[in-house]
Amino acid sequence: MKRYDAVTLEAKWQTRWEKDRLHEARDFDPRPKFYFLTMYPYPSGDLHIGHWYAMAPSDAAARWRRMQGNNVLFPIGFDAFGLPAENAAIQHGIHPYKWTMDNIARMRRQLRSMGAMWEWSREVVTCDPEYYVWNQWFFLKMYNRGLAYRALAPVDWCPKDHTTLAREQVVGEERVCERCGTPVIKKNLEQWFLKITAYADELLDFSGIEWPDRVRTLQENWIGKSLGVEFELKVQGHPGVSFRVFTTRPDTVYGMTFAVLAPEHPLVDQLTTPDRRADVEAYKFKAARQSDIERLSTEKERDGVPIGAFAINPMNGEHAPIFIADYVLLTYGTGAIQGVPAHDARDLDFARKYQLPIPVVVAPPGWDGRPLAEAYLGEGTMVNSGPFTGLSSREGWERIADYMEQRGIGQRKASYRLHDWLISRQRYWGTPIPIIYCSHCGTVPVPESDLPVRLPEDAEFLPTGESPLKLHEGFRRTRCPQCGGQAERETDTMDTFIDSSWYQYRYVSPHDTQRPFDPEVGRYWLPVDQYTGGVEHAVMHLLYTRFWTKVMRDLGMVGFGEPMLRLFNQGVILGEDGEKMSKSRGNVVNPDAYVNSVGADTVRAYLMFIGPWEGGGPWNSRGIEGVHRFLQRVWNLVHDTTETGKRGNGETRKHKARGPQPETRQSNDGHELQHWTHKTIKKVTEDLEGFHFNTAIAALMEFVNYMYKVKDEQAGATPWREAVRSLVLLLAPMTPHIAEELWASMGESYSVHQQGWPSYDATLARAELVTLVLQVDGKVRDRIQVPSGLTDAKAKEMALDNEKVRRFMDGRQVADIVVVPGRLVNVVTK
RNA sequence: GCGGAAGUGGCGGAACUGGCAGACGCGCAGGCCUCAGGAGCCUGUGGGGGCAACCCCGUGGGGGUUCAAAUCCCUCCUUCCGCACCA
Repeated sequence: MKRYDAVTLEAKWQTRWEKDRLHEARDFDPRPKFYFLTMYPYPSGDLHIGHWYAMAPSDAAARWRRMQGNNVLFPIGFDAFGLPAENAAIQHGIHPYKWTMDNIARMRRQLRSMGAMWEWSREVVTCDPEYYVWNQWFFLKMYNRGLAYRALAPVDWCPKDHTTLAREQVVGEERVCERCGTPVIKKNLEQWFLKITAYADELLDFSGIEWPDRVRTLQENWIGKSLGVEFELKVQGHPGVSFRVFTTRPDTVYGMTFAVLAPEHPLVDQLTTPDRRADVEAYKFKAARQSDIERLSTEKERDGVPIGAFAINPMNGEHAPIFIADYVLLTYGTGAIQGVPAHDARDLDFARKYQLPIPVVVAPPGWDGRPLAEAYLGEGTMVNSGPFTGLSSREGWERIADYMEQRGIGQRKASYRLHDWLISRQRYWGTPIPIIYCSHCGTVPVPESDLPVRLPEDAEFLPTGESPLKLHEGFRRTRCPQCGGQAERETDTMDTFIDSSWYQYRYVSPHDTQRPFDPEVGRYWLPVDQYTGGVEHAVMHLLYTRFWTKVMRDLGMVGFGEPMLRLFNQGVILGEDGEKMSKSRGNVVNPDAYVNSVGADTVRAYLMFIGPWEGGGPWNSRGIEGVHRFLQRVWNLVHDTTETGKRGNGETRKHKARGPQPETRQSNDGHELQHWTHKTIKKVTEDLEGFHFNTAIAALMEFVNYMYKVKDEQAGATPWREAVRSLVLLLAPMTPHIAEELWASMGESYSVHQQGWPSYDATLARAELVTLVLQVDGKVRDRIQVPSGLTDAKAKEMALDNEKVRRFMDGRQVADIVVVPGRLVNVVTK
């Protein structure tokens, strides 16, 4: 028998498939289209086992779709802009372009070894001007619609990477840079933003897409919508001066005993009285310094200082002292709040510290009129609230909101935690922002006809942290497109999440030079039917790409508002020690080593077998041997029974003496084998549909174990041939190379991957004999084999006749008999 | 603190809509084959009791619903993830 030499046969078939362009997706093909997309990799230089874990099951699912009769688009590309390339330039003097392209070349080879059905002719590389020109084009479209704007704002700055970051890229309690883990600091800078907040409400709507609840929840929390009322507080002794506060509790407005402005609030200077000036300045200085240092201070005591002015409660005209305090953030709501200590824990802390009154205005059920021990946040009956006294707080909320709206005091309003997307990066290796600053004309967009604004190739990469573009005179100095005078280019580049916000559209027609993609071809392929990738992108990439698609819809470029109909998040593969893989821990698994020993098919199948795909889990080098053993068994089984004259010798016949298992007893006519074939097809089909690769492979293992048991009596017969054919077809999506080789060795016509997915006969998939569980009072007492179509009456009869059932009934009367057809009979006694 | 997910053998995990707990694989044990094996094949493998047929217990803890609970409800514990002064 031929040896299973995975390494050789995998290389052979990969070459053949590529030569035959087997994986080409054809635009406008009449078969139903299926756009299957897996997140493109960053070209770090080495294909990690984590890439395999994300991509190999995706490939299996895409291949399965194709066998199901779909015209499948399964593209790949590289997320090629980003900091590591620039850092390599600074440290080793290699140009980012060269570093990136060398890595891509290396990763292409590694990716090919996976045997995936990617269509390389559609490859997209985002650092190619052919690609990033469209980033600039989109930017201009957004600029024209007011969706891209420049503003001075306190922004997050990573001191190690020397660049600003989007809020989404600052993570954890320590507020560290998502890329390098350095704590970020705040800086006031003029930066470019994209107005994602304009779509906040739409982004909360997930109807029409099947995304995991997990991602949905993360996005909802991130957007952080809360409904409330924004109303005006006039300032005593300052006619015409007022500020607005946002509250989700207008029902508590009668309990306001102070008001707080954020220390950076623009009215602070104007309202501060001379006697308070020194304290206020000192506090502002302290607050500014503190926000510049780490903000670990959740436990920190709440403090503030009065500014000497008083706000007038619009409901009852009472005067409330105005404070500044750093627990109020300028970046949320209006940067000012009403202080209602009885009904807000933070306000209560503050009021206690400064001995402010704490009147109760919403009485908890059964309240005895005494001061509350802690802030009461729940609903109750309104008290001390003028004409609203006596209403339920729920009702009072609405009535006070109505009152404020009628009198022009305030309006109902939604507030969001979501901020606009800061896209400026003070780095070289990204898309130049196509803007020119002219001393006469101001901010001028680069005309579309002048695109792309290319990155200069001769930039210098110095370890100073200064952006190379800023120091590049040839790039920076330019002419104003409007007046022709001397002008300067914007030297910041775009966040690389811009690239990934629309790459799925570029794959549709990756070489179109006239537009981001061909709308005709787009109408055929779009949107993405299935997207797969890690959950770490939940509030970054996955939120941005939804936003981008809605903008594209509003630009008339696509006829839908959601980029990906279904999303699946795979888990994370861990090191053998159960820890996250890292070089420093020394637990990194190198896929290439396994590919070169046991083959890509084994690595693929093992990663799918390890557990549910969404779960991830530790790598186990013994576990992979088990899967390799399985493929070896498949190989031997197919060869042993297809190579003529090799079966039925005395050696294999020996097993027969032991006697078949009960379920296989009557398998001589091949019926039982047929049943196994069909039930396995059913199981694998259903499992692949839901990405349950682990149980699909387990079912195939059971099938093979069964086939080994019966092969001496079955091999050569028609049901056997069907079983072997089905087995190979069912394996094809997951282990494409061995399936192709076995398919060829069976004399079937090339290619196994162009065959239809086997269908099953529901009747055959159902067993002829089923195990009926017999219970007495809910305890299993016996199991009997019965024909599958048994009537309930007959089942009852058989149960009552059963010797063990009778024994355990112990002479008691039958109270009830529960029958679950084909499964169990439970005899309940009195 | 708020929000989410999850707790099943020595390990990874399986179990449709409440109906045989532990499929499949790893590991372990015994056997066969072999000059040899860390290769291959076969058998066994949740815990406890029994010579055995068999019996009892068992899905994080406690309680409940039900003829029947890993699955549904209540409660507590643990772990992981996200957000965190968001007014």
